[in-house]
Amino acid sequence: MISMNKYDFSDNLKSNGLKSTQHRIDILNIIEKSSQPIAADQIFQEMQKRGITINLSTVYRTLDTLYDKNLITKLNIDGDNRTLFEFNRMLHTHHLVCLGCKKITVIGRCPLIDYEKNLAKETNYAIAGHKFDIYGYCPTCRQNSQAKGSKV
Amino acid sequence: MISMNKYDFSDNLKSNGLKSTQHRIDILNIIEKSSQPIAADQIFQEMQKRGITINLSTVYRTLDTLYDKNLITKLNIDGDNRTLFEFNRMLHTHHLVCLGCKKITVIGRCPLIDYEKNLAKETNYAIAGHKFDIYGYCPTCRQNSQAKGSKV
DNA sequence: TTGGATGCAAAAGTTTTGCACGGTT
DNA sequence: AACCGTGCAAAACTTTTGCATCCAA
Repeated sequence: MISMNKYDFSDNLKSNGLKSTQHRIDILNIIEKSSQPIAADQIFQEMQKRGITINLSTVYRTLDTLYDKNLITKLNIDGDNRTLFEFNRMLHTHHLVCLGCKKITVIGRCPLIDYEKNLAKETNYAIAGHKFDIYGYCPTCRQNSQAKGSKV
Repeated sequence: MISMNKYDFSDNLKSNGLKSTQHRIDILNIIEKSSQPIAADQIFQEMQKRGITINLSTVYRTLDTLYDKNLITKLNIDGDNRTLFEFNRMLHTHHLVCLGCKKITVIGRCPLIDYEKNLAKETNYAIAGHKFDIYGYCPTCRQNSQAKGSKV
C-alpha cells in the first residue's frame, strides 16, 4: 500500500519553479504538520527548537514565496495582528475560531458556492474566492466565558 | 419629517458609560461617514485635515474603547496588515473586496444564518458570529488584471 | 557559472504602554 | 473632587529591505 500522507516537498518546490532548499522544505513541513494556522515567528521558533539555524527575514521571504506559488494560504483572526499561514491542501476550507482558547478548527464543507455564482452575476465582478470564518466559544470555554453579544 | 440619518454620538457615548469628548465624537463621525472601512492612521490623518489636533495613540485607544462597546467593528483584508474599522450599524453585513483597486463594497444580505445554526448544533459551540468576505475583481479592474487563480 | 536564496543589520510600519497632565461628570 | 481621557515619548511587535555572500541548478 502506497502512503498517501507524504508530500514530496522537494519536487513540489521544483515543479513550481522554486529552488529546493532545506529551509523551504523544513518550513513546508512545519506548516503542513501544524494543527493550527501558524505565524511567521512561530515557525521561526519551531525551527530553532529543531536545531535549525535560520533568519527570521528568511522565514518571511519564504512565506511570501510559498504564498505566491499557492502552496500555502493566509489567514487573519480577530485580536491577533499577525498573519497566520496554513498548508494549502487545495481544499476549500473555512475556520471555526474559539474566542476563548483561540483554537482554530477547519471546516470542510462550504455552503457558499451557489451564493458566489449569483453574486458574480449580479455585480459583474470576477470572483476569485472568499473568506468565511466563524467565531464562537468551544464547549470547554463555554463554561468559563459568557458571550456578551457578538462583535464578529 | 424627522431626520433618521443623524446619530447623536454624544448620547450614544454616554449611554455606553463613556465620557462624551470631542475627539470621540469626531472619530465616530469620521468612521460613520467613511465609505470604506478605515485604518487608525487614516482616521488620524483625516482629523489633521479637519484641523483637529489629536495624538495617534489616542486614536488607537479610542478605537479600542469604541470596539469594546460595540460601536464599531473590525475587519482585516488580504495584503493589508492594518486593522480596519467600520461604524457598527447593527446590520449583519459582509464585504466584497476588489483585489485590483482595493475598493470594499458592503453586502447586506447574509446567506449563512441557517448554516450557523446547524453548525452550533453539530459542534456544540456557542456561535458568536462570523466573518464572510468575498474577493474578486470589479468590472473596471477586470480589464486590467487577469485573475490567475484564487489565493483567497 | 549564474541567478536565486540567505544572513545580517537596519529600517519601516503598526500598535501598545507608562506617566503626567487635563477635561468631563 | 474624582476619575477617565489625552499627549508625549518610548518601546514592543510585525514585517520589509539593501547589500554582501552562499548555494542549488
